[in-house]
Amino acid sequence: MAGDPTTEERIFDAARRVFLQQGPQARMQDVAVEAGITQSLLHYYYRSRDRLFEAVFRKEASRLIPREIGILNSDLSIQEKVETIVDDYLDFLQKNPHLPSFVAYELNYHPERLQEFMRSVGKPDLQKLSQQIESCVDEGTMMPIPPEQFLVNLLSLCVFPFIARPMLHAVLGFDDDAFAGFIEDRKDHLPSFFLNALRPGADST
Amino acid sequence: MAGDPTTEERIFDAARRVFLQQGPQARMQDVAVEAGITQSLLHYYYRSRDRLFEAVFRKEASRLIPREIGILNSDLSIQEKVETIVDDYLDFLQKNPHLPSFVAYELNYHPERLQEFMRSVGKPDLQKLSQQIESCVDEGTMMPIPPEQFLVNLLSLCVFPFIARPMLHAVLGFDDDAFAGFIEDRKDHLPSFFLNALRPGADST
DNA sequence: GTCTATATAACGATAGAC
DNA sequence: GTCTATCGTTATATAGAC
Repeated sequence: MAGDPTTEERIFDAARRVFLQQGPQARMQDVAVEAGITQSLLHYYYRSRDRLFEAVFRKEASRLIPREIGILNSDLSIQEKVETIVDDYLDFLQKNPHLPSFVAYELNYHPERLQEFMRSVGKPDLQKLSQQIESCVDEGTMMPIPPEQFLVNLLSLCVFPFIARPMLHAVLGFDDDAFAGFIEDRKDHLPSFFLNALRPGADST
Repeated sequence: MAGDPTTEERIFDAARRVFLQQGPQARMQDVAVEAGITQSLLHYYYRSRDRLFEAVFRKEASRLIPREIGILNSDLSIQEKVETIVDDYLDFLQKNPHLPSFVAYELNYHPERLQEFMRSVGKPDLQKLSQQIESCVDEGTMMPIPPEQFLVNLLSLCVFPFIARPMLHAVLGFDDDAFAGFIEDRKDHLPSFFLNALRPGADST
């Protein structure tokens, strides 16, 4: 299967590349050129720019979140979840570096897409996470932490570098290789950093 | 001082509000309405949309980073820096919640602004931070960590929730009050979380 | 300085031939 | 299905009166 892609598929793939690389305000003309066709053919397949964009957004937004929610809702231990999510997510983001900025822009400036976004993502099972944390706390192997803070901390540490990438290039003097190396280091660094943060037995005035 | 603002100031302030709230693609017409004047008067003061936008961007970008760099480069202890930065930054971001998205968008999709952005921000003194970390490690009060990872972790944990805010509303069911409370909790939570992560004496095979 | 009216350009969208 | 040619709308920008 997947022999010659249909024209519709070629358009969709071109649109994905263009919207992700140039940003959500990219023009139909750019998509047409990328797909090697004329602008009017875009309208033949997708009746309007909005429909084409929405198709791309749905697809991409649904790739950003659910994979990690699946891991989070699984039966792995907290430690395994952290290790698995960090490894899997950093890997995924390295292959899709523009995805977070793209989705973040759209959600921030077009809140009407929040509804469809909500449907595209399963919700994390906060109750389960909360219980898991609680039993670790009871065992004395973990500090108490609200599950929301747990989740946001983990996501922040994984995703933020990709959104702030140009800032890191400016402030830390990264080039593309340095950034790749930085993320590679992070795969080792983050799990122990994160799990360490939750270790019991400290006090910080 | 600061009696009646000049027309130019009123335009600039209106532009700030409009660009930050509506996003970088907001129209001149919106700015004109917000400032209570006509569109052509905008051009009288700022020759083009680009100049007006650039003025706003410079101003706003220069507010996002330098304040924390100042703290970072100061003579405070590591612990004091973390506590001060978290408290100051979360406070600042709560008062300017749209700033990170605005700057992130612009830097990601208009790399030509990176140059001017670099000039607007002082660089963090990584060497100093590195030495500070090293001496804590020697004292046995801290785990070793590359200064870049230190910095990015700290920024991620502070800034990311504001960029991902609509996602948090969708995934965690926040409303505005819940989000504000979440950030308020975070002021207590983050410093101990972060400093705990760097405490020595763990291993996380 | 500030307005009204208009020019200019860009982009999305449609019509119609092949 | 795919193209060329063109329309309609919107946004920036300018001209010129007051």
